[in-house]
Amino acid sequence: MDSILFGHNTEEKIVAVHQVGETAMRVVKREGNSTISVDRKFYPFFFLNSTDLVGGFDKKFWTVELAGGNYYKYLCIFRKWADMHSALRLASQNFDSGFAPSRRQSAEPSEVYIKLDPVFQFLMQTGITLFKGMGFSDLRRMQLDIETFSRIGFSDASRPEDRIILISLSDNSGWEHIISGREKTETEMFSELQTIIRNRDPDVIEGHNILGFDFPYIARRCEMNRVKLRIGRDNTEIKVSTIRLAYGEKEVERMSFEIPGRHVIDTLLLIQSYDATRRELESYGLKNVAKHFGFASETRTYIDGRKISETWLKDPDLLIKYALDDVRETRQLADMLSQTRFYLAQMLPYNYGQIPGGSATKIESLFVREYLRKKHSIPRPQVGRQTSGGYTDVFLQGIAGPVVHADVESLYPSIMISYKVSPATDDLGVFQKSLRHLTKLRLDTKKQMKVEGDSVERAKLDAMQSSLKILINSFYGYLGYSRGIFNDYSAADVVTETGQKILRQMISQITWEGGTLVEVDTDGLYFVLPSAFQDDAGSDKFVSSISKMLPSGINLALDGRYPRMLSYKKKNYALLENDGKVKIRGSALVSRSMERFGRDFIHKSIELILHEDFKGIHELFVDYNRKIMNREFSIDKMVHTETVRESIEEYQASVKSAKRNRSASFEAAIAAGITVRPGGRISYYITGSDPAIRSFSNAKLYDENEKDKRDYNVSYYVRKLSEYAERFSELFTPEDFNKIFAFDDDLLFSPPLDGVKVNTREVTSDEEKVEESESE
DNA sequence: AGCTGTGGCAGGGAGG
DNA sequence: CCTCCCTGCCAC
Repeated sequence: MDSILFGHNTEEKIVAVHQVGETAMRVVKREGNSTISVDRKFYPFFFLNSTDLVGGFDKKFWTVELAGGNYYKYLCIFRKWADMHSALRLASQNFDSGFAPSRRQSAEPSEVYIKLDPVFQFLMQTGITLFKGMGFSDLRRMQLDIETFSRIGFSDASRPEDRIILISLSDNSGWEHIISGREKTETEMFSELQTIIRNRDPDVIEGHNILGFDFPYIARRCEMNRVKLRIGRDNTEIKVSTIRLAYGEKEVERMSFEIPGRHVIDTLLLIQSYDATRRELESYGLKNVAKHFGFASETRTYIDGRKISETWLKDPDLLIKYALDDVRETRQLADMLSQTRFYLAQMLPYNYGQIPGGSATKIESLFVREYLRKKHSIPRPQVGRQTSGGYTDVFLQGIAGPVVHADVESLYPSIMISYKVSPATDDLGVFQKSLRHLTKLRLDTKKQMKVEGDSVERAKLDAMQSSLKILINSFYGYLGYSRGIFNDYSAADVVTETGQKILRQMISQITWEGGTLVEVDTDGLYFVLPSAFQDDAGSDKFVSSISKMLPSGINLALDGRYPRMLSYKKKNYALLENDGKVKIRGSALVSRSMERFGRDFIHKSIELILHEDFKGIHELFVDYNRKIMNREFSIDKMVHTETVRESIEEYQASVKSAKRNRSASFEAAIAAGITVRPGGRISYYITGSDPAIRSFSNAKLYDENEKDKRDYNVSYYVRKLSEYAERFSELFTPEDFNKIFAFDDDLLFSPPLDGVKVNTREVTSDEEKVEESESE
């Protein structure tokens, strides 16, 4: 019984919650009875029922109902019986007689919060009691099959001409259907939708932005037509509700959807999390994604989003074809991206459609489930901050090669296992136990994958091992997570500091053996091998000799060999691969926010530098200058895209209070009169002809650009090009740099570039800087 | 309602 | 000019 629950085990989950509930009821009923014995088996749990105890200070408050009632907003878990009794006593003193629920409105919200919640007051005063609040939804989540939330984001559903409903439904056999509303009333269309879903009885309903578009749309139209959509598995109605959320001081409305018995998968969310680490995609629109992954059909129908209603009236068959293509692409996207999630659903106490986005939340659910199962109290999060991170350094700037890349396999998880790092509050040792278990499971799965002959089975195993990887990699971050129940900042520091020590040890070892370091970052090193080890066999031998010096459980592995490397700055470099491809890393060299012309320029320049084609760079620079001046670049090459974190109102407030400066992106959005959501992307370019223009006063939204009008500010972009060229100034002597990046239109009079070379030089590493300052 | 971490580069506005 | 500060993006 000491093992941790892994694997899908619905029964166990429900039992755990029910037992907790019964215990709580028993405790509450016996309050005042002094004969209750301390029994670890019946660990004291305490429920109270109230609304908006947290995060709703600007709203009405109701007193809590202590006895009776069948549902509970918060679950408090006490460490000692005595603590709970104190809380109950305190509660009874402050409550109306008989614990009868009564309404009280707040005057001073934060005070009322304390006043009206004696239990929380007790917890805060004593600081001894450890607690974790669990929302009502947490309890329900463990018992209900499905619960779906969504962001609101669709305002057009009230237009009378919108009569099209498109939905993609799929189950394990793969299935597509389009509902067409031609010659039908909208009520009839909903009835058809209902029949289809009932007949097909899908486990899963998939859609691209289905939570942001399709469901809000359907909900709105159903409401307008007074139609009830009974698509739950037990023919219950789809439950749509509006939730008011408190974001700091503002109130935001969101829609929530619940289809009992079914899982809803939004492929937009899948692709967002897929791209969060990879950053390959320009946009998350279905069409762009399908093209990117190469499953967009050549005969695919494309229709401008704004012309959907119009097309439906004029050429409904065309629209149906378009919709069917949408469905097919969604299906493929879901197939590709949902596997990992599917296996996570078998490990975590969440349903398939309900897996949280954040990785810390995922592993915490494992911990909490195990503590609940063992009926053990749960700690309060630590207050504080992690103070250290990974060690990064650069030793050589310029060109080096051939270069090898070696990295420590799973550095932080390995450290946590080898050095037995775990949160101080983890009484049950769940952290170490789950980390070890998951790591072993992953290694076993990978082993199994290698010998598996069947490709479908292999893909399944791959999805499983990558699900496990997600969990394993979250353990370290969780330690430093401010809201993690089991967080432990000093444990996080131990992990990073040990990592630094190991990296420094490898650096001095490699240097000692005659290697030349180029760049290191956290768990990996780029270096030139000593001349005796330059071949394939030699590099393996060298890396494993370094690995042998490391503490047990920490392994260095050869990750790649590159003919050449361009080292720019920390976390910024480029690699020439054996097949001639160039890999570029770092925000100074690749960034999605850069104008496309700038990105292209840097990319091409790096390629040419790696091949030491300086004449080529010069020609490139002259060519780009000319193209900007002659407006040969189309407007999409000059567009700068930014993701904004604030709304326009927040931005304007910050500017007013001088907390931040004006920014071109917001000013462009304001000028165009569009609304911006936090997380939204703004694309703009600079117009006008003033060379000294402040960009925020002449920014124009890309969407406001009339077809192909190249009204960009030439002098601004010429300057911008020079700034990009400036990136390379540290790689050459000033004389050479000026020769290469001279703007002479006539190539015949180009300066002679024969003697030019990359000025590769040693950089004073942070390590040496420390030594210098110590010797002073 | 849900939220993993630190380190590093660059641009741009404001103000000295 | 320079520095400071804020924001955004990226590496690991």
